[in-house]
Amino acid sequence: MARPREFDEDIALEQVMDLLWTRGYEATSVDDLCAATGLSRSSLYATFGGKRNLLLRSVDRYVERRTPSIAAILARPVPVREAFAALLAEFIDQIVAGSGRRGCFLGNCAAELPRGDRAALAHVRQGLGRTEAVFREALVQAKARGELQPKADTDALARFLTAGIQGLRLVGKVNPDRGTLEDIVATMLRCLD
Amino acid sequence: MARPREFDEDIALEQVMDLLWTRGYEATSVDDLCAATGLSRSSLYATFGGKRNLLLRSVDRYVERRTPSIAAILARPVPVREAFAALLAEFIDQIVAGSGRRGCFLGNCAAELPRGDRAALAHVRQGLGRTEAVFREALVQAKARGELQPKADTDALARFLTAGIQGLRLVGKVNPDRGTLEDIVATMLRCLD
DNA sequence: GCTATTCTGGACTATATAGTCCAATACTCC
DNA sequence: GGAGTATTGGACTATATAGTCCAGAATAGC
Repeated sequence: MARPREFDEDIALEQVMDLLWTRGYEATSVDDLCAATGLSRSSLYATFGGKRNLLLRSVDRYVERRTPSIAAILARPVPVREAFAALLAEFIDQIVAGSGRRGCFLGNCAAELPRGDRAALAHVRQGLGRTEAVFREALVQAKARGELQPKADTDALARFLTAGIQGLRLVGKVNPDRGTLEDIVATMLRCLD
Repeated sequence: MARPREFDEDIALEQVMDLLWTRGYEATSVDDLCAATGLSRSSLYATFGGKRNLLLRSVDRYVERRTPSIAAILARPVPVREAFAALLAEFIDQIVAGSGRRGCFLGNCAAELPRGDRAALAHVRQGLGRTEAVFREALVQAKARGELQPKADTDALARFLTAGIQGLRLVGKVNPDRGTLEDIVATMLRCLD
């Protein structure tokens, strides 16, 4: 042990994630990241090892933060359709209010990452997979409770909802109109009937 | 009149669009665009007026190219559900084959553009609106033919399908697995029943 | 062929960028 | 308090970038 860090690695990563989320990877410079975290270049490079590594870690961090908060909403003791309706309504609220106008970080990364960046795409894929798994779990339980049709394909539903939310949030970035988004959500939820 | 251009403006724009689509806006340099088009910087700047303008014009060009090809598929003399199934199947094929792995140019732009770039976002919004209008038109006609339920909300359906396709193509970029994509599409199409 | 006019190659500028490096610093353990 | 060690600030490098500029080239009209 010797001189201790003057910053909290977790907080710094949070700030990095936030900036990459808002501005995008390519449009964010290392100087920007230093400014956002208050770290010097040395500390940033020593701790995280460069811009690209920060992206990968930010993606993972986003997933770790986002998955439980989604799971919490779906764990409410209400019918699964209501639970998803609440989740989607929250997305709409955030988009309309402005805070959700930067889209989903995973979605932004998926769109911006070059096709050849397999490592980064794998992180994003894993993140989407985590969401999908949470959805599936909620759907399986709901099916066991008899809330879904017996022939309902919970795998397919989970995948559809995952993609649907990406579409919703993407459209919301460009067209943050409540009526439009509510149309999308209402139609989406009909798959649960 | 004097010295004529040595290149075709339309072809050059096409090549620009292609590169911006594949690589993204921020990751593409003006030198890259010169190389892709074969134009010198002078010609590029004189003709199009800089990188940002090229983006806006590329978005418009993409919409002009894409909308009719979608409309053509939906104009086939088959039930609207089959027509949409064919459209979505084509997207899946392109994704799985690889050519569709770069996503939708509009979607990529929506994701990458900063929230504050209102002009560019407006071009993207208009592009999505064109797709939505084509969808709506096909749905309205189908409804008149009695293919949809009398209470079907064609506006909402068109919006939902527009967003759903964005979600599908985004997910496809990260996870180009036919089974996953077919699950998404199958569930999506149920809104037309 | 001559001239006016537009186009083209590529040099040029000023700035931004990712990443490296080291001396100075601040702390812990003994 | 001394020695060892990890951290920090910030200078530094080499390269890339968006956009400007102009001299020379190529053409149409006469």
